[in-house]
Amino acid sequence: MALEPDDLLAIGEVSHRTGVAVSALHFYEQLGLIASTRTAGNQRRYRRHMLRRISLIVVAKRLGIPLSDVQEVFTSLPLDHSPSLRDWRRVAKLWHAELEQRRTQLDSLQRELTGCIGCGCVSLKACRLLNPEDALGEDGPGPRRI
Amino acid sequence: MALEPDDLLAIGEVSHRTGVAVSALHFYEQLGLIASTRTAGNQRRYRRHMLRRISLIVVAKRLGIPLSDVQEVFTSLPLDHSPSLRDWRRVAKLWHAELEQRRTQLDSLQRELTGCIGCGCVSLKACRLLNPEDALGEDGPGPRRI
DNA sequence: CCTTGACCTCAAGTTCACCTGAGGTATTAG
DNA sequence: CTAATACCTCAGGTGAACTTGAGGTCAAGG
Repeated sequence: MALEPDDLLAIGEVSHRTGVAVSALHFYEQLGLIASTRTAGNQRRYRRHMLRRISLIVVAKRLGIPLSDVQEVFTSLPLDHSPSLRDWRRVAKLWHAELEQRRTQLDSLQRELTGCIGCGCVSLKACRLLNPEDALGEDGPGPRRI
Repeated sequence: MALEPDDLLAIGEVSHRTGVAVSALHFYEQLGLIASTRTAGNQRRYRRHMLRRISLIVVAKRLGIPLSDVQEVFTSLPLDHSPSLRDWRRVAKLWHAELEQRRTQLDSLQRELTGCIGCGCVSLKACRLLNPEDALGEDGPGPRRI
């Protein structure tokens, strides 16, 4: 079957392995998130390390991280060859804060829902729930006080 | 300043406190995510417990949970009066699984990035990183093997 | 009373993250 | 060689989540 030079994957193969649609892969390539070489007949061939990149994109998306952020982080990764340990370390560092923030927000939300419910206060008017703005730790658009 | 009946907030006030734009509040109302009473002059007035609802919407969004999911969960909450302990408990239950899933994915991503980097394997070809599809635990579109 | 800023509705526009379809080329099993 | 897939490009469409703008109303200070 595969008369391919070695470990180069066709786009359909990549799609099956990652669960990402072919059209999405085209799209990610347009954005520069992934890259491929071409056969003589202009078909894309992917190196195996792209699978990892794509999986990261998928998970990031699931966590509500926009592709533009992924793109930013990926600029420090080489497109042409498998990233080195040093490369990944850099990515890890860049995302650590972001991921920690997500985790904190997850915790807030869960504490809001379960923690406080378990804390015994009968009325939700008690507790610190009266001022959700500081309880939930806004950070994005952020509430401005005037 | 506030000659308001009591604890009713104007939309601008709500916008400031939650950091959510007025236009977005209109939009959320259209979707039925939030509700307001009107003054004689047709202006919206919000009860204080809406702030909590709105904050939940904000955090959920941040975590990549679509508004349709929020909507679904909110159907069990009363729009006209402050939700009871029982109401919140129901919401908490509904979201628990979802939030746990998010947490798991966060963990996967972080392990992928930092855990394995710290594990001492020099080449990323070693380790289980060779097959990112099972390492990252796909669950949505999911990779199908043929 | 009058002005200013906050508010209203409704329609249309925007951004993101893709998907769909048309029309054509590549690759490979038989 | 041929037929069945798989792949290509490019244009336009889709759905979610809003934002913007036009054209007007409401509320409160001076």
